This record gives sequence, structure tokens and C-alpha cells, in this order.
Amino acid sequence: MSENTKPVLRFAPSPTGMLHIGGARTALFNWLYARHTGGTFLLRIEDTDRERSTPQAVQAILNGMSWMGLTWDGDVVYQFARADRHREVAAKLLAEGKAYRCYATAEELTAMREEQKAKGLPMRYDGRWRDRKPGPEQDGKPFVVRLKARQSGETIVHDKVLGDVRFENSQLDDMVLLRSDGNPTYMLAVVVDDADMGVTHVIRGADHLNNAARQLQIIEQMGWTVPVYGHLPLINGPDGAKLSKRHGALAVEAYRDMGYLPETMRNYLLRLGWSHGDDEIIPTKQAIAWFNLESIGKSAARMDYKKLDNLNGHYIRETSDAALVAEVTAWLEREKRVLSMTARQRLEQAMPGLKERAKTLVELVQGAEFLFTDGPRTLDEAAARLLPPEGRKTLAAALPALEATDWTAPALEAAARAFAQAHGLKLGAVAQPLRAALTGRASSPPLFEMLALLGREESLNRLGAYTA
RNA sequence: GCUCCCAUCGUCUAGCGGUUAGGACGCGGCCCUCUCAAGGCUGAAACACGAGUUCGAUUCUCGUUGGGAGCGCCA
Repeated sequence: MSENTKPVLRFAPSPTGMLHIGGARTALFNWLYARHTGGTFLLRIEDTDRERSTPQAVQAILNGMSWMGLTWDGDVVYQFARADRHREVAAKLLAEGKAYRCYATAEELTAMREEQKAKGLPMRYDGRWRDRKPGPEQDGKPFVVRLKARQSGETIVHDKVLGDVRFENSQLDDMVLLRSDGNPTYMLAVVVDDADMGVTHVIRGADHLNNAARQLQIIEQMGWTVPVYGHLPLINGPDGAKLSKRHGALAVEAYRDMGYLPETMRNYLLRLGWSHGDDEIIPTKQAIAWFNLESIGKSAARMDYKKLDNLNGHYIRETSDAALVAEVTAWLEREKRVLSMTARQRLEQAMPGLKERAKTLVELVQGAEFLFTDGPRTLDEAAARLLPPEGRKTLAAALPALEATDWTAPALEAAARAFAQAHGLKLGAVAQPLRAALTGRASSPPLFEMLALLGREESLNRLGAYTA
């Protein structure tokens, strides 16, 4: 990369499953760096494995990226479509004696590995065809093309995250470039595509660190420019073990369905492995301004759902009332529910009090439920505890005092306070039964505001249902 | 087994030779308060271990231990 060219980043998932949290973070870091530097962020689908790649997975990745707000530049590149180019590079390597044909069968190689394992030897291709010329008996037999890797010296990966990582070349074996069906392997394809696409920075999961040394050898043989590498430590589950389907390896869309905001996910994932002093709340705009490769941590991190919740609560409170009303409405529509005009107006008015109390959009919808329909409420467990016989008696006794006043929050509150004082009760002793009857829950936005919002008729209808 | 990576409160992390080891989430207490939140104050909570280097190590080096990744005609 020359001094005045902008960085070119890429996210290169294989479409064999959903876009999970680890992939999303890799994509985020690439995206942030591209946006920070004014560079380019490319998306390449690594679908050379024809067996396992599916169109559904491609769509899931695209959807996940879109939801996360990680917009890529230009068209999506499908790796398999470039197979001819990969074969061309393999042919060149072959012609130059930098690669060779290996006729070993899969069974033969399996037997070789088992033997190595049994003897406690390192498991790697032993180079049996490296210097062997195929004889007549190989005519028409299938073969793979392997790179003739250097066997002495060392290969150093200059990694922006981990520093210099050295590998003895004697530890690296001759990897397969072209399969026996003539299709390229990932090892060949990534290198060729990155070179052709002008990728300057390869930021990917640390599970690829070992591959980097091998890929470096292909780059070297082809005389291409070595990209800047950055291998991100992996994300573990809350228990520190590998991320599995059981806990965090959920598709990013699962987080959407649990009611997390994209902004939350970006902030949370950013802080998982990257820091900027003591800063915790880092909106995306700020993240783009601050992001760098130097501040990426070296150790693996665990998912912490409590912290995710806390952050999401923060961003929900930051979101405008109007936007949240739209979110709730959309949420209900997905459940085939439509709000009445009245319900929608109530939702708009109550939103400031509602959003203060929700950590997720799911909680926001639940907290607003009492506004959506008219009539007496069904009490949840906590609310029911507030309306035992004595509670109902208090409620019945207080009702006339409320009925006698103007139906405004201040007037209602004054009336309730006066009633409580007259009966030697704390305000809470009066307010809680009222809240339970009005909302069906033990907690809600400020009671008197909710009474005013629902109006005299509707409120009295609900309260009256629990006076006996 | 071999190769590689990692190691500060329970968790995410700041720290880049000398700090009362800081912040955040979570947890406890107090305040506020009609509930729940939010907010404010506050408390408990960490340098894995052992050798070096150094006047001095959380910080540098090596080892140990413990985690993790890779070792496919998967990516």
C-alpha cells in the first residue's frame, strides 16, 4: 500500500450458518476501521465449499449486517464465481515449480494422520509427492495441487493486535490449493481474492492466525504485497467456554428479537476487546472517530448479558419518544396486532415514563400493555399481592375522594395524599392498590399521570372492578 | 501429541518501571421516592504462581500452571 491510498477492508464470512456474534464483531471492527480512515469496506461471501454453502445463509448474513447497520461498499463478491481466476493462479504456481500434484488419496492421508497420532508425531502432510514425479500408473488418476512450501527458516506474521508471531517453516506443511475436482480451497481463494480486490488490511478472528503463516507463503510465491494483519481474540460464552448454540452463538437477529437495539450491539461489541480509556458509552459516531487497531485487546472476552441489558437501557432512554413508538408499533405488527387510535395516543404520551423503565424493547412493549386495551385488568402475580381484601377495601374507600376532584395528575395526587393522611396511611398504601387495579402490574410509570392519561371514565371502570 | 495465542476485581477493561492499582456492569448499604426504574453518594471485590533483570516490578525476560485456537481435498 502506498502512502496516499486509502485502506481497503473486507469481511469474508462463509455462508454455512447464521451471522453470529463473533462474526458480527469482526465485521464491526473492519467497518469501523474503514469508516475511520475513509477507506473501503468490502463484503465477500466465501462459498467455495459447495456442500455446505446455502443461499439462506447468504441471506441471513446480509440481513444481519443490515440490521447491525454495517453497510458495505460496492457489490457483494461471491468467491466461487472467481474459481477460474483461482485455478489460473494455481496453474501459474504449478508451471513455476512452486506447487505440485499430489496423488495421495483421502484414505491414504487419513491412515497417515492416524499413524502420526499413534506415534505422537505432529499431524501434517508428509510431503510424499513433493519431489515425486507421477508415473504411468497415475495417468487419469485424481490429484490435488499442493503448494511447495518452504521447509526451512521461519515465517513471521506481523500482527497489529498480537505483535510479531513466528512460525518455523518446518512446522508448516504443503497445503492443498486445488481439490481433486479442480475447485480452489479457501487457502488459495482468500489470498488471491484479497490481492485482486486490493485488500490492505486483513482483520479477522484469531482462529485464522495459524493460517496467516501459510497464506503468507502463497503471497510470497506470487510476489504480492503482504496486507496488514490483525487477528481478533475470540469471544467466549458467559462461562468462559467456547461460544456454543446454548449461550452466545446466536444469530445477531436473535438479539434483535430479544429487543436489543443495533446501536447497543455496536457499542457492546466494540467494548468487548477494544477500549478508549475509561469510556463505556461510545455511540457509533464517536466510535468511528476514535477507532484504531492499536487499542484492540489481546485476550479473549466473555459475553455479559447484564452489561448488555444495562447498555440497551441506556440507548433506549436516549432514543426519541417518536422513534420508540414506531419500534413498539412495528413490534406489535409483527405479532399481527394493531393499535387503536386511542392506544397509540396513550403510548405517545406515556413513552417518557415507559422508556425509563425498559431494558429491552420486549420490556417496553410489556410495560405499555395496559395502555393498549380498555377495561379491567388481569392482575399479574405481584399485582394480585397488592389487592388482597384489605387492599381492595382501601381502594374502595379512596375512590370517592378521587371521583370528587378534577381528573388531572396534580389534583388526583393531592386527593390521594389527603385521603392517606386522613386515614393515617402512607401514600404508598393507597397508591399501590390503585396501581395494581389500573395497570394489572406492581410497577408502572407514575400513577397519577397514568390515571390522568387514561381518563376519568376508563380509570374508574378499571378501579371499580377491584373494589370488592 | 505438535504449533500458536492469551492471563489485572465475578465480568468487560484502564495501566505502557515508582499509582491509596482507576472506570463500567453486577452485588451490598444509604439518599431520592406512590411502585419499578433512572439518578446521586457509598461499600466489598483483582495484578494466577515461581524465578530472574532493576534501587524498585501489575508493567520487562524465562519457566510453571490455567484457559483458548489450529493441526482437512472446511472456512
